[in-house]
Amino acid sequence: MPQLNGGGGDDLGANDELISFKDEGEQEEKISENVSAERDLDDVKSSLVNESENNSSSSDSEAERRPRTRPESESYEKTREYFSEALRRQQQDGGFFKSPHYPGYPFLMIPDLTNPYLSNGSLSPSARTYLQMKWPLLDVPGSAGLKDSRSPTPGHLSNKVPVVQHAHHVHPLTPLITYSNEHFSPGTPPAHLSPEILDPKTGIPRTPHPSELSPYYPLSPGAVGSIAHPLGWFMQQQGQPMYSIPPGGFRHPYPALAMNASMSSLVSSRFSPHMVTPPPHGLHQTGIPHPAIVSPAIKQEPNSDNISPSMHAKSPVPAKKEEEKKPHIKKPLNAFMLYMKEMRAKVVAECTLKESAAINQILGRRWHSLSREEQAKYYELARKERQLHSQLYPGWSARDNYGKRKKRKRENKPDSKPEAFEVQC
DNA sequence: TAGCCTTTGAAGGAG
DNA sequence: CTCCTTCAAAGGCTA
Repeated sequence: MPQLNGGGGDDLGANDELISFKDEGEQEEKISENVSAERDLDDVKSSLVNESENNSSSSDSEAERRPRTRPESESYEKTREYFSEALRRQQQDGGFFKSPHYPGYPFLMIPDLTNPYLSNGSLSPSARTYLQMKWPLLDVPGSAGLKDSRSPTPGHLSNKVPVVQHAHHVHPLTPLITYSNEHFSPGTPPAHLSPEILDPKTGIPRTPHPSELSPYYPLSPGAVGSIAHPLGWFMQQQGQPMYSIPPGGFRHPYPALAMNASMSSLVSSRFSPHMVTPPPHGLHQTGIPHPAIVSPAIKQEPNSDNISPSMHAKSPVPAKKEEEKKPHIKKPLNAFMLYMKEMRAKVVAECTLKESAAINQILGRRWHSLSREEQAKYYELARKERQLHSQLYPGWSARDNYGKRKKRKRENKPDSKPEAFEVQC
């Protein structure tokens, strides 16, 4: 198992983790991949749990199960090269995320964006895609290469299944986007946006980055009906509030964003006046809702009752009540979880499997079949996730969420689990 | 309707 | 330091 060098030093630790991961057995898997993959496939077909899938998915899945031979790999490499070039240029200007236009939140990870995993020191395309999706404010250069600035329409963002995509716009890791399309669902592409943006620092007009013209943050009042769209990604992940706003806004211990000057400026200048509407449920105006905050109460009682007193006044609140009002801050996703989110839809489409348990088995295998570099992308993303999370919620501990779920009764796995039962696709 | 299943990884506590 | 436990996502299934 890959072990990170402790959560604290989240810099280059993942490198070791990858190495150790591969050194501890995956190497073999890599070497004999072709052989094992095919053997695997045979197993797969013979032991499919859901028989209804057999007819529909075998050929597709075969191609899918060979990451390095899949058809998209070519375009992937091309895209990468293209990105690399764009990235090199931008790096010379001071790094990807040094964009002065979006100070704050997304750039908490700036210093680490020289990805130790990637040979060219740049964020991988998928990473950029992810960041673009997750942090639309990011000036992610990758999207410059990826997106056609002439047609900013995120057509590929508007469908769960990547069917309606412009072929030449298809990112190799499009599923990441399409899978999380709901963030941007209400979006109308801001094709009418001003083609020129003034650099707030230099005042020099410059060509807007496609990501800045992104549909996620239309600056024109006519382009968006409500705040839901521009902040949609904050609020939703995969059509559900992966990172939703707590009923009373941010709770006390995690005002990091609001306290962050750059963040405030981001909100006030970048989003106002159209973008920042009065908080519907007492959300602090300066509070950037991070997706990790989840409150079940928001659905139940969306009125003022849920407004945490701690959000408005510094008046002491009974510990119990404070506890109740505490929004649930989720753990940051690890590399595999990120991979799952991206690939699940694809696997589901290929296998027509529905059960997540089965899907996850497949995903687990595919995860192991990924190349080191491919995994590195996700480790890097996860690392940034954690970094961002820790910045957003400095006092948060994974322990905080302990006990939120009910007991997990399963103590020991039934060791007699036969291989044949493994779900395959 | 709450919890299980299933995967990997991160984190924290215990020894 | 190692081991163990819990949780993160997801959605069908089950009691």
